[in-house]
Amino acid sequence: MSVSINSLASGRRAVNRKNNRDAILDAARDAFAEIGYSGTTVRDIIRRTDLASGTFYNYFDSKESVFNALSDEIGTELRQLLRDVRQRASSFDSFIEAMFYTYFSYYANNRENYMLTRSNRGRDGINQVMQGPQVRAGLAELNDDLHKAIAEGFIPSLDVDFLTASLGGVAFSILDEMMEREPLDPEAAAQFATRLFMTGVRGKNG
Amino acid sequence: MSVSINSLASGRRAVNRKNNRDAILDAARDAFAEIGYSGTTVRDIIRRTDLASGTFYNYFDSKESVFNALSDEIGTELRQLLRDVRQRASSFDSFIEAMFYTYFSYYANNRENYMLTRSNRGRDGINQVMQGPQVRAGLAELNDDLHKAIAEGFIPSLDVDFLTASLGGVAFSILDEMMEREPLDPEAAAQFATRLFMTGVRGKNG
Amino acid sequence: MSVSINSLASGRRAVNRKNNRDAILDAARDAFAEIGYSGTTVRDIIRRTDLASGTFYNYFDSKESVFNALSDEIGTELRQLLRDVRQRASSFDSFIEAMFYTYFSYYANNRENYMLTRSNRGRDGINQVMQGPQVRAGLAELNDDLHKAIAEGFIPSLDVDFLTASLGGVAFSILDEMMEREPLDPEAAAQFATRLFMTGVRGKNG
Amino acid sequence: MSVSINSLASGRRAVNRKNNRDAILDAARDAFAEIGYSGTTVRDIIRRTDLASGTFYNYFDSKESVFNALSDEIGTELRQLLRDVRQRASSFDSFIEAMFYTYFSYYANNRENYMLTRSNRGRDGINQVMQGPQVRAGLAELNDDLHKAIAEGFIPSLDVDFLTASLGGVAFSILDEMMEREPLDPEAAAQFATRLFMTGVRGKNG
DNA sequence: CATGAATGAGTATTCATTCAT
DNA sequence: CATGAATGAATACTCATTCAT
Repeated sequence: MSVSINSLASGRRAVNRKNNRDAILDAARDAFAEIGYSGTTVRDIIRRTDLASGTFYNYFDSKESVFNALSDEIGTELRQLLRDVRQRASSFDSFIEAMFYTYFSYYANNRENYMLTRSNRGRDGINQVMQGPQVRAGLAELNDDLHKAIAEGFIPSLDVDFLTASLGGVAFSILDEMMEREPLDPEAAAQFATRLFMTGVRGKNG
Repeated sequence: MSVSINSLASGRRAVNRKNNRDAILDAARDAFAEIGYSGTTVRDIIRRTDLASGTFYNYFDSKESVFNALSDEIGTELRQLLRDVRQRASSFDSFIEAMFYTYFSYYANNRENYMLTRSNRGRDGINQVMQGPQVRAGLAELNDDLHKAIAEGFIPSLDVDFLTASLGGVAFSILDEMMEREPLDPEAAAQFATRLFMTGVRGKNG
Repeated sequence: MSVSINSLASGRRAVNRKNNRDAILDAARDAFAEIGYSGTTVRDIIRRTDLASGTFYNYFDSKESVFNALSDEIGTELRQLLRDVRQRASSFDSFIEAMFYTYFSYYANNRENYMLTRSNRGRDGINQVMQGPQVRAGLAELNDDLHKAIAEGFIPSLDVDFLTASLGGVAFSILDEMMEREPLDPEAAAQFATRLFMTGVRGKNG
Repeated sequence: MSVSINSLASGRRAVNRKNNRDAILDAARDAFAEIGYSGTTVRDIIRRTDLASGTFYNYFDSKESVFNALSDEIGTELRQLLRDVRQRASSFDSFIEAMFYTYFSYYANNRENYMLTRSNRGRDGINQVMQGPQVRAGLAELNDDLHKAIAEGFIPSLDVDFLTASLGGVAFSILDEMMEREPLDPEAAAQFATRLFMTGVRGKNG
């Protein structure tokens, strides 16, 4: 029976389908977003594909490794987007706002990835968001940017590590709040975050 | 065998003046902090006590219920501390600073609880920090305070839900950064957080 | 707290209440009838009394032993009732009918005991109904009666063990059917059983 | 280690030409017959096979589901046998006798199934014998037959539900008695049961 | 005798992973 | 490479029973 199903599917596969690795990644994204990391079983993932459970291990070593691959994928995408922003920014203010906007927009347009991130933020013993080579690298770049901003006099000489952390913290917390609202308004969220970050609660334009 | 163990144990128990429930809570705090929620088994908890596995279930219904009891304990302590702060605050600025300071100090002095919180922040599908009746209530009180602060003209009329989220986000992220430093300096962290929150990166005293 | 409850209860107990053994038996009857033997836990039983779990073991050795005590109680009651019937019977026909009637009436008037018997008829490895010293003795008496009936020419010389078994089998199966009907009519059931047993399906008065 | 075990096992399996499902069913039949339903653990079952514990769950959902499968198997076999009897019967008397004979013979030739049925007759809250879709259906067919027998004037107009119950009751009780005798004599048992059922204890041929 | 907290052996079930086909 | 049945270690939780008070 499963043979016939596979036969049918493989027709489509030949032309249309992503390769098995991508199919597994997609299925895993769904599963993790829906059930959370520890609730998800490899069977949950494989059930969302046409594949057999053994095939999973032809592409990934373990449940953890798919998860890391997904995190990396998201991290890489976001990092690239933020890198583009950085190159285009004409002022520090617009750089910050563009960064927030990019970040919020990304998740607004990829709710699946938001769920994945959120459901698993800080899964056991790990601050997920702060983790993963790509995210780590992205934060390092941000850290550099802030150092440069200080060197170039755009902002006062603050504790850069605290500052980096704060930027991340504000981004996460406002993202969560934004994602609960209807309709999603990444622009408003970015404006709020930017204003708060730049001028604080007493900021002129408050 | 069980006799000798019990004799020894009851001796120690008598000395420690700890009842079993507390022993289990302490063991669970250790285990969760070290291994994380989902990695921790009931056996891991009970192994850190003198008790038998069945005894666990005389005090708690499940692994989840111990975890919730711990979360509640921390939430209640923090909430009470913050409530005291609130009552003593003479200005909005000092209120915010005292709140950050209290929060950072609490975890600086209870690293175990920090590990517990951090290791399990946002365990599957749940933003743990934002959760639990006590924490929820604490955040609601903060939300009220911010509403009042606006009503009384201390701060401009901002989106209070975004603001509450931001306060939490800044607190978490700076807490994480602070806890990695040596020596722990909750005062410096509180000053940074307060300044950022009040005046932003361009704040006068930056 | 439990002390005060017990204090209140012990007042009633002194004058009014059955002793603890009876209280446990009653509770067990309820529990077994409702949940069945293997589903019932000692806690289920003890929860239906004012007593503590340890007290159970002052009166019974195990769950099984309470069950046996209950079975024995029912067996003894039934055996005594049937013995009375036997003494009063004026003819074989009336003896059989009176026996069926007594048996059906007993359970009609003690549905709890019926449930107990039925829920546990033949529990693991044991044909419960055929078991227990009292029941065994009762069946032995019946066996004797049938032997005598043959010796005295009331009935033909049949295989008495088969006959005893059949009497029991008809009694059980008609009891089950009767207990499902509304209203309970032990007399009709006894008439049916007697006629079938005496004259078969082709019996004159069918 | 598991390798060598597997090698040995697959050899034997190959020889036996039994698939795992059947191996589990056989093991379960043994275990239930020997230890009874509630006494039997899944481990008891799996220990009687070459399989690993997890394999059990590839074929059955639970202990209950194997038990039901076995009951169904027996019920189906018996029902088919009785259906054949019914078709061949030339008179009501011979129909009844053939039915009893078939029933007694079946268990005489399948003592394992008898033990299974007997050990679990009426397990908790359930009159096992009267239960299970196949048995239920078989009894319904019997009920129909008795209705027809009345309609066609073979037997008087008796309470058919009582009659069905009685037939079952007599069959069970005589089966139990027969199975304790040596040698097994299903024919004698069937003759006795038939005579009793047809003409009662006072029957001509008694 | 009464208590009820403590005990810990015991059970069903899950699931990541392997491997013969 | 794909398959999916087999594996068996691991875990949460139950419950009859004990025993110090």
